[in-house]
Amino acid sequence: MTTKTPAVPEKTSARERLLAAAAELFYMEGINTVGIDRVIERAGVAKASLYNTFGSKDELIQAYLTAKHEAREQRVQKRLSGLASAREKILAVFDDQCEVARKKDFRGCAFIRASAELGAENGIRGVCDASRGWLRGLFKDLATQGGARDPATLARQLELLYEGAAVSWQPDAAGSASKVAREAAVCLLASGGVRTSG
Amino acid sequence: MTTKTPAVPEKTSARERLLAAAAELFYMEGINTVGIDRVIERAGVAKASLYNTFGSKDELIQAYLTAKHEAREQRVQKRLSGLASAREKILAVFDDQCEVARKKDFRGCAFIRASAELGAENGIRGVCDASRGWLRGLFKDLATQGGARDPATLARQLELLYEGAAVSWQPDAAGSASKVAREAAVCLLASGGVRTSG
DNA sequence: ACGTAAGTATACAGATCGGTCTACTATCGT
DNA sequence: ACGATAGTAGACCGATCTGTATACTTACGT
Repeated sequence: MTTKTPAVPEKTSARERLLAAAAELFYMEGINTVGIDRVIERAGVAKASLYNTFGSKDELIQAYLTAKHEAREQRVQKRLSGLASAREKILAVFDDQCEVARKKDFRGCAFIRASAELGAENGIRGVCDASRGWLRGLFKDLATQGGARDPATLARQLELLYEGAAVSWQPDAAGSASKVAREAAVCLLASGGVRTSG
Repeated sequence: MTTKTPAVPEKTSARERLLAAAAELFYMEGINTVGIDRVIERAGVAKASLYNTFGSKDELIQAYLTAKHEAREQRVQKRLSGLASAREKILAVFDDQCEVARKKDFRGCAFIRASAELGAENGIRGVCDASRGWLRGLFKDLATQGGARDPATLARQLELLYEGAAVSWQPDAAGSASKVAREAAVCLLASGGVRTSG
């Protein structure tokens, strides 16, 4: 039936297969360098199916990023739900990043890379901004709960650490950047008034 | 003579005009989205001149990034030379970033964006890594001079802040990310054993 | 049983891209 | 005066990219 590497779970809908293939290829090799033909070949799907489902490459990219954002949001929320203190929750965000960065296919933050590849243009930047806004809001809420003296500033500082770690990763020392960021976060939390027992 | 917007100082060599045009266009609009024709039009130069001088688009990109790296290195070194303590010098790196980020044409870190746009591929990533390595070495030397307990870790933390600020800039609040990073750096320096009088 | 919806396979259009090639021109050092 | 050097102008090539159009096939609900 399929002539070349589908590499994506079969017998699901064309939409899901396309999203899975797009996630793999766009993230690993870049959005601009991967053409439509590569995506449909990987998905094992006809070109017409792509354009019937998404309408354009831009919308496929947008759907891919949105899915990635929602997946991260749910994953992090789930992790935080088991923790008691705001301080633990903040540090757990860095733990989550560390785990993700340890996987062998890690290539840095998908949103930062997508933002860099695209001009100001379309709604794709909107998805990236939304992702960043969610992270900042999460940090701010937790900083407030933890009793920080200046939650907004502390949240911004934590965000800088998080994004710095997402950007300055190294293929060899996987996850080490996140650990360094976590250490720095501990320091900033102490200095910002978020105590251990918070 | 020239038919369209040269927008680059005339009567300099074709090489310089090409580098200036490449710097503007590649940085503002992205490397992949700007074609050769746009560059030579902006430079007011013939296409053959580009290929006689640089040989390929890749080498032009490499030359553009190398020039940008050297410019930053010299600018920072000059700024640091007037300062006495290691602590002041470290903070001055963030001050420099803040000044750069305040300029209206700021679009984030050119090296991070270039890295994101390109695959693993060519020597271009090498320039980006060199730029990051230089920054890390600078922080490490200064941390050592300042008497930090763990200079390597402190340097990595500072690097995360720096790159985080370079990535999470916002068009409106220009330079604010660098200020936040500077504040966080002050905290990390104090906690790392680099004292005010150092 | 049959029509509808979803999907397949493939050829093709139009644009753009990086890069080559030819032919011409201006400037400058000796 | 003249040859070397550096540059200009623009046609052109092959590859590739997004997107469209055509014609066929399967699966399923009623």
